Amino acid sequence: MKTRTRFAPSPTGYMHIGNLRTALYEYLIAKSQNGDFILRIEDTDQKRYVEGATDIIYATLKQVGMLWDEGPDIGGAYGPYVQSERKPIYAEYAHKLVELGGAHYCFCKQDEADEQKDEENNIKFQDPCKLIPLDEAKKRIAAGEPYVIRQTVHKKGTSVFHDVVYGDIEIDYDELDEGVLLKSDGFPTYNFANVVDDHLMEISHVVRGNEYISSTPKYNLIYEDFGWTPPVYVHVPQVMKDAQHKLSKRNGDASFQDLVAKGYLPEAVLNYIALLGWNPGTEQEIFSLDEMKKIFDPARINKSPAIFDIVKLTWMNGCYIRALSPEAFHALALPYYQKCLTKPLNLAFLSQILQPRIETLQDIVPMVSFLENLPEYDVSLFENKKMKTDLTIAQKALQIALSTLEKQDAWTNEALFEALKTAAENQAMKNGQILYPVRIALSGLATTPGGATELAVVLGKAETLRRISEAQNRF
RNA sequence: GGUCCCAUCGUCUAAUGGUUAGGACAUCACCCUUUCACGGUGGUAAUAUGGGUUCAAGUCCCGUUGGGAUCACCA
Repeated sequence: MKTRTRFAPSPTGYMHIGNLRTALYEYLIAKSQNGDFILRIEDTDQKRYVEGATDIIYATLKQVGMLWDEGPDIGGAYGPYVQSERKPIYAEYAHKLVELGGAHYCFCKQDEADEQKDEENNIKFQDPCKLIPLDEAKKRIAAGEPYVIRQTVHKKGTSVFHDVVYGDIEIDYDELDEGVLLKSDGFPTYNFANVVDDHLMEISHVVRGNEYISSTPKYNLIYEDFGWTPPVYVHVPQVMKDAQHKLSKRNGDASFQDLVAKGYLPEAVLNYIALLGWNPGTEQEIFSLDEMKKIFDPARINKSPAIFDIVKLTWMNGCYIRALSPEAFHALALPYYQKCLTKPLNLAFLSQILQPRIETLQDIVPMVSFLENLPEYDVSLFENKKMKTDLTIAQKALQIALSTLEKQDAWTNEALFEALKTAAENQAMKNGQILYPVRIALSGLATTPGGATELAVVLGKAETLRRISEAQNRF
């Protein structure tokens, strides 16, 4: 049987990190076995539908390169791929399940189940409608009475199923809730739509959060009552914000698009979350999506929840930035330059010195804004023990640097460094005694991206000379 | 509360029942160096706990503790 997995988000807003990781594992299971990855939109809850949410789903998957083989936008042999468009299918199967004895019609008011629970101290809901004979129920329905279709748990004993991650899990049938399968508005619940769709779409592996473990026996019972074969189950642990709380938008936790907006590269985010709960069994940590396809093994997914560590993601993002070609990095950096730089600068060279120094693209702006406007600074900055400079030496250094650089034509880092080094030697000074004051003069900052001559290259000759003479006036 | 699940450095994790319990991030020190980075070297740091089984337990079993999930006409 062909491996087919599905990513089945409900369009309720942004794409959160745990969701994206589930999608990734689904994608990898399919693609590591030359299978198909299907996108299905689960919009059976009209109340929670958020406009534009499906577009975010499409955009995110495309951004990380996880292209689907079948889906609402591209179609496929098992469509439609939006659950609201499949409404008649669920009704048909739900009524069929009643005939098969796996479900029953229920006329209870919506809050009756809750009341019963509160009064009887949280015991399982006992649906009185189970006792209504089928033909009587059909008469009431024909008379227009509102109803839902509820699952009938007709088995006793222990249900056992196998999960790729968690192994064999046993749950007593008595624990199972007789949940609603078809709502009074005619839409199915997740519990039902999922089973019907996964079967009809021939999904071979169901990947989802481990919060579904306890209801899996209910789904298996539906498969059984229909005479269908259940899929392979891969329940994955939660992605946590800390030891107690899972990652969620309500707490303001980062979504995929938030991270991208914060200057993280989509590939880096994907790589990081792949390792959050999975490891390849080697010590390799940096993987492209294609590499992951080759080695992914769902049996190596962990059982315990993983805490999302932005610090490690930031490190990994730095690795991805450094691995970029200079051209690619420059293209990504350009929009950030445009936010804060207007003067004519050697931006290509700026990118060169910035690339190994930043971990997220957002680091760029605070690092380079001194190029636009020289910050206010105190002359005491020129004193530096390690560089063996004080105010007197700095004044001398700036004078030497100025006269040296005025004569300089070739404005490259190598040429400038050579020229200033030679000047230092001629004066029997240490390199740092010249270069440190020049760097301060050019930046007004104690730490800068790049050394004195590198900054000079970025600033250009005119601005470099201007800033050095301006520094001289400060003494 | 019932049921189910989980438990190795601060974090992500590795370890056919036999390893000085390994790696990565973070952290600290040092090296490199025109500051800061990058890069390099080294250090600190973990098997929650109590019992078993075994010649041998992070690994198997039971209890305890801690955490999570679930018990919707949400998914």
